[in-house]
Amino acid sequence: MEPTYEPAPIEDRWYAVWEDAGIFRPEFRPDGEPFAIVVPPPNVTGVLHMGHALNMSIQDAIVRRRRMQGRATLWLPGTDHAGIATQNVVERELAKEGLTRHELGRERFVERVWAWKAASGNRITEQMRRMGFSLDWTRERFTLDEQLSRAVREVFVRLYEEGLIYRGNRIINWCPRCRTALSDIEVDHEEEIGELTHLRYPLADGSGHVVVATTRPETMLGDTAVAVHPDDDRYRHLVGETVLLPLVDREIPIVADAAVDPDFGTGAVKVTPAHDPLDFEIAERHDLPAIVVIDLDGRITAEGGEFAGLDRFEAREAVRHALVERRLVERVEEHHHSVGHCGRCGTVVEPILSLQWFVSVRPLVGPAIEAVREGRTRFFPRRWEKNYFHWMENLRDWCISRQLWWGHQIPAWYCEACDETIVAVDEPTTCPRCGATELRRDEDVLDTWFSSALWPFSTLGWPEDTDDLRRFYPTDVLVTGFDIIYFWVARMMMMGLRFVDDVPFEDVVIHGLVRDAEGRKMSKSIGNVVDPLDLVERYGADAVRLALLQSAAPGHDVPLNEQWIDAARRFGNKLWNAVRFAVDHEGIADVPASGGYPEDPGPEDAWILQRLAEVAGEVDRLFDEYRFSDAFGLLYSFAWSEVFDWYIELAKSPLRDPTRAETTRRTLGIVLRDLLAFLHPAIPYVTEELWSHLGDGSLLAVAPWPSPPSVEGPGTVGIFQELVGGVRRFRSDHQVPLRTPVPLRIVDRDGVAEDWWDEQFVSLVKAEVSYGEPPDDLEGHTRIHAGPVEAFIPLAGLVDLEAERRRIAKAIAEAEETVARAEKKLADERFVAKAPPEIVEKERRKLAEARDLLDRLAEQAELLGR
RNA sequence: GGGCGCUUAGCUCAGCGGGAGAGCGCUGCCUUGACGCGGCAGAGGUCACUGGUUCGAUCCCAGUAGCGCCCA
Repeated sequence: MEPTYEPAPIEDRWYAVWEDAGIFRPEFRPDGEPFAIVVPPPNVTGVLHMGHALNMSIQDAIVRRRRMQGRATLWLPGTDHAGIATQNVVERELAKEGLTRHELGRERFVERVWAWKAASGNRITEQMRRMGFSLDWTRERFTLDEQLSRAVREVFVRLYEEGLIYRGNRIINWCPRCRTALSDIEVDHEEEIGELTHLRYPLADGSGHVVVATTRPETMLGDTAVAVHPDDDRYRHLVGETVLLPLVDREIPIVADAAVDPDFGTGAVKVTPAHDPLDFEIAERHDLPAIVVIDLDGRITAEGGEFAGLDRFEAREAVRHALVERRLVERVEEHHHSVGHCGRCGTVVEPILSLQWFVSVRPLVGPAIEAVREGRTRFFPRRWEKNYFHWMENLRDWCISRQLWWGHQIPAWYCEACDETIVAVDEPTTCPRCGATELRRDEDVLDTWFSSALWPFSTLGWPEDTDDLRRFYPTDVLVTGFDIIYFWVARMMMMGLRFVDDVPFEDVVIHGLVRDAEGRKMSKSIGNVVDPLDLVERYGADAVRLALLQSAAPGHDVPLNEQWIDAARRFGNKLWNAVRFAVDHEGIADVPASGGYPEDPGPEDAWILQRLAEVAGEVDRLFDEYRFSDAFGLLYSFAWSEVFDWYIELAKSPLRDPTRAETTRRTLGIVLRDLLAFLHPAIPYVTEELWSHLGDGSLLAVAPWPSPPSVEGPGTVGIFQELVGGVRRFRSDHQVPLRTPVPLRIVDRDGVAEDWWDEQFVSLVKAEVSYGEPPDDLEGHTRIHAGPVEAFIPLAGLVDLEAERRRIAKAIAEAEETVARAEKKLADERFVAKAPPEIVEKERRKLAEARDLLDRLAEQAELLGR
């Protein structure tokens, strides 16, 4: 083995080996209990970003452990057609050729998108392989696959027949640039500084005017009323009167409606039913007309009279200017408000009255809330349930039609003869009402999230009753970011419960966002986007994965610090060298894939085996709670601080002794083997490579998950380690190099010292041990305290006396502080009376030990002369 | 405006009702036979602030300040 670890050649080798062996398929374990995760499908247009890397590293850690535990494990990959995003990408390509999709026509445009997908749509899946993700590629799905499209049509038709999908004229969010409707959650609200313009609307009878305040003066062209709160005394006398709408000279009523906030602006609001959701509701209650004055391009319609054809922002200025000229603007004040922007392109969204398809979500919400309340689906961390409930309880109907060409075309046809609407899974040929054959299909496609909502069962073959569906639904876990709980998780819950009659997943693991080192969101505009594949090039996929998993505390954002990745890579190097020591220097090989724990281990071996079993139990507990950062953090420190720093060093002396070497070799091999197995879910490549050097030729990826037996090790390792630390501190404080042996007199009145100590003192710190009474010339020694044991090192010829005095003074200060604190506590009657007895006892013991230590230190300081 | 979080070492962050932890950084020493991508030792913290509960609060509760996110 090479003395340093190089990730690249290792990571190039193993993925194909695993895939060829078929271990990513659940069929690899025909008798195993099923375990399934469906991947949150990334956009087919996308490239792998840090968010995917984190999300999928977590899933792979879960899946690989389950696979090692013998489960028939399915991790199902796939991609999403991503309506607007993909269409935009291909439109941009066309623009380079000077073409628009309209020039190309729908059919050729869609062909063009498929061609684009064939050419570059597998880029992201290649990147997933590079990361080492153990997905079953034989089951890869795409939301526009024929089978998944059928599922979409089936769901649409069923919901329509049940009256849960309807077509209606409602206010929707419209993006004039993308020229499509957006659902509420596709709109980003940003705080902006705008202007609140106070307008005078003259009363029709000429007796005065009403002042209304608005942030959007241009919409006044479409006003059909003025509204005030029914209890507002300032306006009570005006209700029922009319005003003459300036510029358009329309007489409109003043109505009373409780939705008006009397404290906002003047307490009188203009009502523009076609361009504001709240106004639309007011209009419905008062039977007011809705006049569309802004068209789908964001321009003023013919209804806008002299302003027709102006862009909505130009119109804002023009309208205000015209009103100023007529002395109808009372004042303009600065105003902070939030403005909706298209989540995809950033254009200011225009609320417009429009004929669209909607899902009536109310009847779907109840079961989805129940399922979480009853714990049939659980969130990790639990607190995200609150957000889920809150959103579910305040849900409005979901606008699902999109004016795009790329996506699932709505399975609705209109009869040209009698205007009948026909909704069907398969294309109808005649109108069932009048028999006409002239049918026109609805041009719109469905919101991409509509198909994503079906993902956990459409990918398993629904609406067919397939083996996969029966075997793997409900899936076990969903792993996703908190940012799409609403977009996706909630909708999958609703659809799964409605159509498969069970929750889509049992556990939902929520993780945070990957941010940059300063904690900022990664964004193209800041230019702080980190490409995970670039990091993989430089540090290896294993290091990226381990760093992400270690940083990802449940539900918290992950600041990406390259130092963590570097630390993870160095951990790989350390692990590499530990195995190299075992394999190359000690000739350890053919370690069995499981079992083989030594029956009669020596003290050092028994100690590490005990720790291994303790750590294994803890790691399993943490894994079951999806606490990966804690699980891998524990493994990291166990590996480095206990196995590498202590056990391997302790193993060196028995390894040199032929009578004990065999047991220790065996222990070392098995401890490393189990460590590789525990780490494999995080760092699959390097562990598989090292396993191939250490093991019996099997694949680690399907080796049994270890469950080491509990072992009782020696109880004095802690005392021994303290004594070793004392000697090292002595050497460090007094600059005594390791080549100079140091005599160590151990005073062990309680008889706790064990036989194995002596040679280990020599081996670890070149200390030659003798046992007995304290030396006569205490002033000539440094004293080490370790629980009930003391040890002495002669200063003669070795030591700087001044440094020794400083050391003792510091130790005295610490001991005095301990004594003072413990005395204070024990002097408090309430403490002694109320605290649990074991805590009080612990405090007494602490005080006694500290007093004893203080006496001895004082004595030594006395002898040294302060 | 409503809701949810966060504030702990120089930096980025874990953690927790009974003497504060990690990674990186910093200081000193070490060609110890797996590893200098290493080893050993060390410095560094009124756990945001103010009250409350408790024998005991960094941890629980309330409030304040600052920061972030979601929703309207």
